[in-house]
Amino acid sequence: MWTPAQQLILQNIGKHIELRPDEQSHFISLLDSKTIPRKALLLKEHEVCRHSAFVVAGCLRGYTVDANGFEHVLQFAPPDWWIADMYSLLSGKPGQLNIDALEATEVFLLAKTDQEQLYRDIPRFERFFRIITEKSLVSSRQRVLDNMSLSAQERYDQFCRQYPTLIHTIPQKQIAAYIGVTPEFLSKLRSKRKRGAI
Amino acid sequence: MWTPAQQLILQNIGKHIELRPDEQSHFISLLDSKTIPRKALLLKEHEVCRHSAFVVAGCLRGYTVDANGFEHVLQFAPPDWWIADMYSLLSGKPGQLNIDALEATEVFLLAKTDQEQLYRDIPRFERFFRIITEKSLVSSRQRVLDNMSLSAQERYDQFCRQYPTLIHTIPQKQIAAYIGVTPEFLSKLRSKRKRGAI
DNA sequence: CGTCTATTTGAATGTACTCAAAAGCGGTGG
DNA sequence: CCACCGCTTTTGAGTACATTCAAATAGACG
Repeated sequence: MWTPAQQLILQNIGKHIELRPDEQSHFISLLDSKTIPRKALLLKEHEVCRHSAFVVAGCLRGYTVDANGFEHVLQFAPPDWWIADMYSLLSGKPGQLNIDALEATEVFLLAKTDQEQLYRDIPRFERFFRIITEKSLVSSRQRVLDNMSLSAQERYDQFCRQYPTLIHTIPQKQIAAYIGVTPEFLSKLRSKRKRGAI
Repeated sequence: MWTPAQQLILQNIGKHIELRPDEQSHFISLLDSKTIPRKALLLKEHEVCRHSAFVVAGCLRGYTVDANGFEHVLQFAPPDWWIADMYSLLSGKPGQLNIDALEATEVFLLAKTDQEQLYRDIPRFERFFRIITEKSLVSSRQRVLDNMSLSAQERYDQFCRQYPTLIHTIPQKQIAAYIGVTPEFLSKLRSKRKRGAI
């Protein structure tokens, strides 16, 4: 009946709400499947974000580029995660987020208009997106606190604990741009830590 | 019919959903009005948060205390704002957030259990809280980016622009604990800026 | 296999912190 | 209503964490 990719997203939804088979079919019919090659952009800054993306395989990265040309990573999206430029998606205005693929990545896209229609047709989806937004908010606020209260070393340790699988798949440079240090300094942190352990 | 405080919260809800008079009455009946004296705690760390609070007058502050005893402010809640320890409220586990009053503050409390019942009775409330959670997420993520890409001076300027009214009402020490610098350093930033302007 | 990018290492620099002390301000009680 | 006390803010000198710039090495992709 369903492909493995479709099973993955239905299970993701199923964590918070129950859908009847016909509702599942309807939801699946709204999705647009897409493959993003390594390093290709799914969303570019100053564009209007019109879809939510669900990652089936691969890994996406949401980041901004500051006035000095430095990249700052807001979010990594490995399989089973949702990603979008929430500001742009909600406001309908151009955003500052870039979303690209760290490796070849397969996603489902859900158009904003379809998402809004879904809220009206199946109000449980309103509940679903409320819940995952709440969870995102909790982790975003925790990140604000961590950035203020922890040293670079502690933020790196925290990242390793929080995303043990990502450490080996994404480039260190990207981890540095997530925890908020230069790649050079992260390298020094790691070598210091290693010498301490020996 | 309604007190000014009740009008304020109904208008706050009315920004995103429409309620019939009987629904308004029902909602109002769920609220618990409370006055928090200056410096008193509404929520203490390691407690379980069981309410969302809506500020009618005064100003609340949500903050944590780190391993070295330093306070970090996650949120200020002036009138017309909602505040809670989202992590604790959602998980039912003890949280790390303290919420206290910067001045004598009047709030409405909405119990978690009533909020959940409200979702079932009036699904539009699910929409309401989805929308304000989305907005909170957008601003929390923006704050993560600002903390990574802006200098202390720029974060202070940003704060002044974003909360022009708060600057004159909240102690500088608290603003420092919000933008992530020591009170001494914020004082130096301000004096530097002033000299530059002369 | 070659090129391009990521990572490592080192020295010099800068931004923000620590500690200390004085000055200013506000809230509370007499 | 004033005066005092405590907390906030200011100022300065010394320090530390993290950055910048530069160059060498390692690694990955086509």
